Amino acid sequence: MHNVLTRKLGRLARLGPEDEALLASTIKDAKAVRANQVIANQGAAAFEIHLILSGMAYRHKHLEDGTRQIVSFLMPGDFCDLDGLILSETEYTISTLTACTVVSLTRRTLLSLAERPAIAHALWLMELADASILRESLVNIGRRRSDMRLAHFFCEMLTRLRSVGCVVDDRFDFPITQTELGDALGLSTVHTNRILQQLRDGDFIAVDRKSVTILDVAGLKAFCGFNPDYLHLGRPPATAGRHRGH
Amino acid sequence: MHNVLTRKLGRLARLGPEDEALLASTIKDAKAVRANQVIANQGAAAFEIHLILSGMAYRHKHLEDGTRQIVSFLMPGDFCDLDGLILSETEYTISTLTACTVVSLTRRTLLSLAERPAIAHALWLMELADASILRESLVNIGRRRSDMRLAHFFCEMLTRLRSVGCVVDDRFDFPITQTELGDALGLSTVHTNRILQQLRDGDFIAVDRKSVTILDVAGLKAFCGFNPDYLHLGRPPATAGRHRGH
DNA sequence: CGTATCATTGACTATCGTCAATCTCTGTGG
DNA sequence: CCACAGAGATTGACGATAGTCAATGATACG
Repeated sequence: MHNVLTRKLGRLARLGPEDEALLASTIKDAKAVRANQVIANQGAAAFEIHLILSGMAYRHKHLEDGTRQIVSFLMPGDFCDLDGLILSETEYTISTLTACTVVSLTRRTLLSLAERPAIAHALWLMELADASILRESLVNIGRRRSDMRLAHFFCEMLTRLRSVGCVVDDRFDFPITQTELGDALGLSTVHTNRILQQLRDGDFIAVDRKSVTILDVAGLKAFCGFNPDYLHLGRPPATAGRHRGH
Repeated sequence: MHNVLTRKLGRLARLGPEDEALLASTIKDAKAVRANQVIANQGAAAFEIHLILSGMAYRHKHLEDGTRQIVSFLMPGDFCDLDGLILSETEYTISTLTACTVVSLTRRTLLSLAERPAIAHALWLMELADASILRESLVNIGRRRSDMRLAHFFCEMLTRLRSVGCVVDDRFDFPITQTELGDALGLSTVHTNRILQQLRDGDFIAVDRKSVTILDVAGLKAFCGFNPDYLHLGRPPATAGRHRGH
C-alpha cells in the first residue's frame, strides 16, 4: 500500500515503519489536474507545496520578450516547489504536461514530515538530485550539439521515468509538442523538428503525438555519452520485477 | 568579529548569540589556496565540505570530448560542495579562479552545525538559492543571445560580489580568461572575445586581465533585463556602511 | 630578451533561427 | 459520414548567429 513518494524516499533513505505510516497518512487528498494546466504561477506567493503522484509536469520561466525556458521536468514522486517551504515567492511557473494527480501540502505539514530524520535526509537528497539535474542540463544546453542534446534529453527522460515505473518496452507517455521541446533545450521549433527527424532516421527513437519509444537504447546513450550517475536515483527498488535479464 | 559565513547566514535567518559563537568556533583553520588550483575533483570521494572565506572559485563538469561547462561561480561565504554532506561522490570539479581562503569541514562538523534550527534554515536557503541561480543560468544560456548573455552574467557577478562586499565603485576583481568565460556561457573563445568588444564599445563595461568595471550599471541591467530576485540575497546587511546614498 | 599565455583578427563554415507556406491529424458539428 | 477548424508537424528559402582554424599582437613573467 505504498504511494510513489514512499517508494521514492525509501530508495534514498532507510525509512522505518513509523516513517512509512506518517507518509501514508499525510499523502492523501490527491487532486486531479488536466493536461496543460498551471499548478503554480511565477511570481505568486507560495502557500502550498505540490507533489506529483502521477503524470508529468514542468517548471518554466518567462522572459520579457515573450520567450520562455523550461528548466525542469517533474515526474511521479517529485516535489514541484519544495523551495516554497522557505522562500516566499515562486520564481517559475509549473504546468502539467499530462493529466496529473497532485497533492498539495502546507508548509506545516511538510515541516512535520521533516522532523523525522530519515525523511529529512531523503528530502535533502531529492533536493540535491534536483540541483544535480539542473547542472547536467546546463552542460547539455551549453556544450552539446543539438542532436546530442535531444538524445541526452531522451536518455534522461527514459531513465527517470523508468525509475518510477513509467516505462514499458522502452516506451513512455510523453505528449510534448516540438515547441515545448525546443523551449526545454534552447532550440527553435523548426530546428527541433529537423533534429528529431534525424534521430528517427537513425532509428534511435520513434515519436508520436503522445509517446516516445527508444528503439536503440544503447545506441542512443553511446551517441550522446549518457551517464546516469548525476540522477542520483539511489539503489534500485528492492521490489522490482520488471525488466529482469536479457 | 564575524566571518563571511556568519554574516551571510545572518542575512538569511535570525541567528542567536549561541549560533554565532558556534559558527565562530567552527570556522577556523582556513587554508590558503592559490589561483587556478583544484579544490575537489569530479568523480572523487567527497570526504570534506569546502567553504570559501575569500576569493572566488567555480564548479565545472568535463565532457568526453574534452570540452567542459562551468556550472557555477562561488564567492566568499559559499559552500563549494554542500552535497558532499549526503552524496558520496562529487560530480563536478571545483577550481579556484583567484587565490582563495578555504575552510574544510567534515561531515560531522557540518551536521552538528545543522542541529541548530536557525543555521539549518539558513543552510537550506543557501542551497535553494544555489538551485535558483542554476535555473537562471539555464534561462541565460538557453534563451538569451550572446550579448545579453554576457551582460546578464556580469550583472549577476556584480550583484553577488557586492552582497559580500567585494565591489568598490562598480569594479571587482575578476581574473577570468575569455576561454573560461566562454566555458561558463556556452560560447566559443573567439565569439566571447567579439561580444566582449561590443560591450566595451557600448561603454557598458571595461575589462582588464584582473578585473571588471561596470561603467553603466543601469544600462547594462536594462540591456539584458536583469532582475536580481532569483539570487535570494535576503535582507541587506544591517551593519552596512558602504555605498550609502550620495 | 625569450617564452608562454592570452587577446585579437580575418576568412570561412556550420549551426541554428526566422518567416511563411503547406501538410496532417484529430475532433467537432451538421 | 463528411466538411471544416485548429493545433501541431513539416518544408523550403533565406539570413543571422556562432564555431573553427590559423595567424598575429599584446602582456607578463622568469
